[in-house]
Amino acid sequence: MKPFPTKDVTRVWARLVKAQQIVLASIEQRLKAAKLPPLAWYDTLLELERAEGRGLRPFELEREMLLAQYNLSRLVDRLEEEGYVERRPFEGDGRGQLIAITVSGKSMRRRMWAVYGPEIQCAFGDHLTPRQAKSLGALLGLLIEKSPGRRRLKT
Amino acid sequence: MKPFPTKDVTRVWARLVKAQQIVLASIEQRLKAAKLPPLAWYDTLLELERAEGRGLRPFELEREMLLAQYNLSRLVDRLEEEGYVERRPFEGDGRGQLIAITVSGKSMRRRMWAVYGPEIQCAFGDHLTPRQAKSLGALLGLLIEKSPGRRRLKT
DNA sequence: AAAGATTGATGGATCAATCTTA
DNA sequence: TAAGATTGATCCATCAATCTTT
Repeated sequence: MKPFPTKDVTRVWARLVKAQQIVLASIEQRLKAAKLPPLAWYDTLLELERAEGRGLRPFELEREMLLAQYNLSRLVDRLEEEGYVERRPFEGDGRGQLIAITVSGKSMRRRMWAVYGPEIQCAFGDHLTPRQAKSLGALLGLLIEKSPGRRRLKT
Repeated sequence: MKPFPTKDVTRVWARLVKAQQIVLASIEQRLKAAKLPPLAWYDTLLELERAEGRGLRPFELEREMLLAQYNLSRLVDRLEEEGYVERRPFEGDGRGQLIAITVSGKSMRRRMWAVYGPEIQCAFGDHLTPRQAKSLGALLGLLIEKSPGRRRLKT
């Protein structure tokens, strides 16, 4: 049995896509205008900075960020070429590695935040009261929590 | 002056991205598994079907869908190659054209909906009560309406 | 010159296959 | 054989330049 959504539910889904698109596009535009890397680099650097000390395994990063393995592999290539991250062998499992953020990577993340942060406020935060933001967060939380435990994106 | 967002606002923004990503990924997965085209094809075909009779100018489609011009041009190429849409000259302005959906295009849109619809319900609708859906729709509406009138994505 | 639309070149995303170690 | 990760080939997205008509 495959139940179809009501028109209302469909409309709300369409709005979710559109709202995200509008805000995301304005953020990417600002980053580009400031000659900074795309948002995916920020997300990666942030995850790595939060894991400071340890660094992260590629597959951990992959799951956290909902990226396919091959996709992440090449993203890390680019970040490494620019000197923002380092790959280190992982002691204890010869298959694995640890990705760690460099000093230069932390600096770039901060420079990106100087553009990203204000644009979140301008394109997103400014349109919601604190109450509305809280309410939106709770509703989105329902969609995220209930999602059937992060499956891998690749077979 | 560039005010930074509160941690709460930032967290809600992150959730918006993640919730959309999760649902979108599961939809694209289902379409692929059913050997159907990607969601962008559905969106395009739907817009064209809604405009039935007239057809749409590429720039109208572009604005409606928040796509860059060159991007749309090649998307239409692919749709035309598969016989799902037709390009016609636009009488009255030699620069323009009209894109119209074909019978085969309508049929494909229906086939896609048979997969897309149930997955919207399953990955999205099922996690919200009607009240919650309504509330979410209203909040997202705030973000969309207030967005500074759809700018072009290309210079 | 500006609007509507396309194209060549390039970079990123994706699929399938591969390599290494467990 | 499976897990962790990479690679080659291909497709799509993007930038900049172009073409045509207004």
